Formats: sequence, structure tokens, C-alpha cells
Amino acid sequence: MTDIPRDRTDQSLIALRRILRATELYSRELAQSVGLTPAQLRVLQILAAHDGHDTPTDLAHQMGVSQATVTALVDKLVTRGMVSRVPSHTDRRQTHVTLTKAGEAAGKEAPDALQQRYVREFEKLEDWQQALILAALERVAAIFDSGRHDAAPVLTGGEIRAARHE
Amino acid sequence: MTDIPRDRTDQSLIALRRILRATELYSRELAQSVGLTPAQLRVLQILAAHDGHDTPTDLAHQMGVSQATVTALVDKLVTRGMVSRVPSHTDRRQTHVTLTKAGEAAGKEAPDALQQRYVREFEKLEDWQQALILAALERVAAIFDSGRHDAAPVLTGGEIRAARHE
DNA sequence: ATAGTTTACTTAGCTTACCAAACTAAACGG
DNA sequence: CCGTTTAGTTTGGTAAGCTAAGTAAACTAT
Repeated sequence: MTDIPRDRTDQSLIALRRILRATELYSRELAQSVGLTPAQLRVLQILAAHDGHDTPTDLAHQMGVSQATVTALVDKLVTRGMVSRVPSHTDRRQTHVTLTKAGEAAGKEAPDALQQRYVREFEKLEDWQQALILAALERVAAIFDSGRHDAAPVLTGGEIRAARHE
Repeated sequence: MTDIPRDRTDQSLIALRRILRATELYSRELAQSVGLTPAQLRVLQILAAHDGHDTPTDLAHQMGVSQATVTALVDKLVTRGMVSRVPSHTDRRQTHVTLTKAGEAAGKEAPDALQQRYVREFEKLEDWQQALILAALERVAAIFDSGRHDAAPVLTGGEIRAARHE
């Protein structure tokens, strides 16, 4: 531990940035090619992972955005015929956002090229390499996640239902 | 998509998503606290890394956005007094976007959430852990980058091209 | 030198994503 | 029945991004 850690810190930061940048650019690109935006695609994918339907609240939760944003996204997906809104019969306040066949197909057809590529390459790696990468990624994720809640800044005037995030 | 938690591939994807998500949310949050948006912050940081000035074209290039977008961003930074536009005297078509003192300060004061938190935690780790994480991140970055502009890079074995970065 | 092209940047007009605050409607707890 | 909480939507706003169409300077070739 007498080493100066600067070097590796910087390098890992650069790698991280490359990942972020590639993701950002790529998802734009991809979504464009399928006629869906990244956010819309995410909705379809989450729905697919939930038997094709989910409530707006849950979606908002899982995407880390507000309900209002989900409403807007779902609106667009509805007009594109990708999902439909089905009122719940157990609780009539609730709506189920439901994948249509078209939506299901679209979600599958564009299963996030980023992911595709990653899966493909990852699975080429040897076992021990996979294990190392996984461990490293989880570590990094933990670092980032750790700061997620305490951040709640300012807005001290009165209590805010800060219940929103995650 | 299967319901069954598959394996390391899936887990690593999840970790990756966590990283992306945390970064996204955090950078919004942070930038807000300084009165700047993430994109605006990025401009300041790039400028800082370029002796405080750069052309819109270069900025666009480095950020992976169009010139028009840069114009809009710079407009906002100008009205906030963070940068100014200085016409080049060697080529009068060119503009130099130049950091003001305020811009320099702001860029420093909010040195990129990503960096902040990550650096602190990363440097707490032991040497060998740092090395592993770095290796893993670079690997992943290479996977993502590899698909960026041409169709078939096919990286075989350990060879990875780490081209194209400032 | 002057017309035509290329390069650098801005303008204009639009879409998407996001949010907070206000609103509607149903459910629940007395 | 009333009040509160919960689910969603609406409204109005900001920001980031794009394309396409300008303007102006700088090259290039007549």
C-alpha cells in the first residue's frame, strides 16, 4: 500500500466513462433503429419480465422515475400500439399497463443490442474471468449505490414525502 | 427473457445497470446542487482539461453530440457566466469557448459525482482489489466500445483495442 | 478576382424525458 | 358519511437532443 493509487484510480475512472458513454450513445442509436426511444424500450422490457403487465407505480419504481413520467411514456406506447391500459378489477384505482402482441414483439426484436453484445462477449470468457468481472462490477455498483440515499439535500422547509426514490 | 435467474451473465448485467442508474441519478442530483445540469458540467470539465478553451466542434466530438446541441449548451453557460465565446483570430469562422473564472470554479467545486464518490471508495481498497476492478472495468469497456463504429471487431482472446480516447 | 465549395457555427422548430404541483377518483378507516 | 391515503393523470415547465436551413469565413479553381 505504499503505491500511489492515482494511476489506477484514473484509469478505472476512464474505463467507467467509456462504459457510460458507449451505453448512452448506443442506446440512442439502437432505439432509433427500432423506432422506440431508450426509455420506451425499457418499459417494454420491464413489462416482459413481469408477465406482460405491471402498474405505473411499479414501473416508476423500477425505472427510478416519477409516476408522471411513466404516464407520459405509457401514453406514447399506447398510441404506438405497444401497450394498453387495463383497469384492475380488484382495485379500480389501479391500471395495468399491458403488453400488446406488437409490444412484445418489439421488445424482443430489439432486446437491447448493448445487452446482446455484452452477453455474447461475456459468455465467451472463461469461468474465472467471469467471476472476477462479476465481483468487480458488484463492488463498483455497491460503491455507487451506497451514496444513493444520504444525498437528500436542501429542501429543509417542511417535510417532503421523500419516499419517492427507490 | 427467462424468469430463472440465469447466472453470472445476468448478475453482471444487473450490476451494470445499477452502476448506470446510480450514475445517472446521482449526476442529476449533484449537478442540481451546483445549479448546473450534467451536460453543462461535462462541458466545463472538458474545457478544464483543455486549458480552459476549446471549439464547439471539438466539444461536440468529445461529447458525442451534435454541434447544434453544443451551441445550446454553451448559450446557457454563457448566460450563467460560466464561459464566454472568444472569436479566433487565426480563423475567424472559429469560436473559442472559454472558461471564465466562475466556470472554472464551478467545474472544480462539483468535480463530477462519479469521480467524487468513486475515487474516495476506490482508494480505500487494497491494492490487489484495485487491480482486479480496473482490469474488469477495462474489459467491460472494451466490450462496449468494440461495437461502436464498425460491424465486426470479433475480439479474439485477450486482444482488445483501446483506441480513440483523448 | 470572383464564383463555387467546404467548414464552422448559429437559428429555428421539433421531440423526448423528466419533474413538481394540482387534480380526480377510488379505497379505507373510522 | 366524512376525512385520509393511495393510484393515476393533467398541467406547465426545464433541459437535452436532433435535423434542416441559415450566415459567414476560408479555401479552390477557374
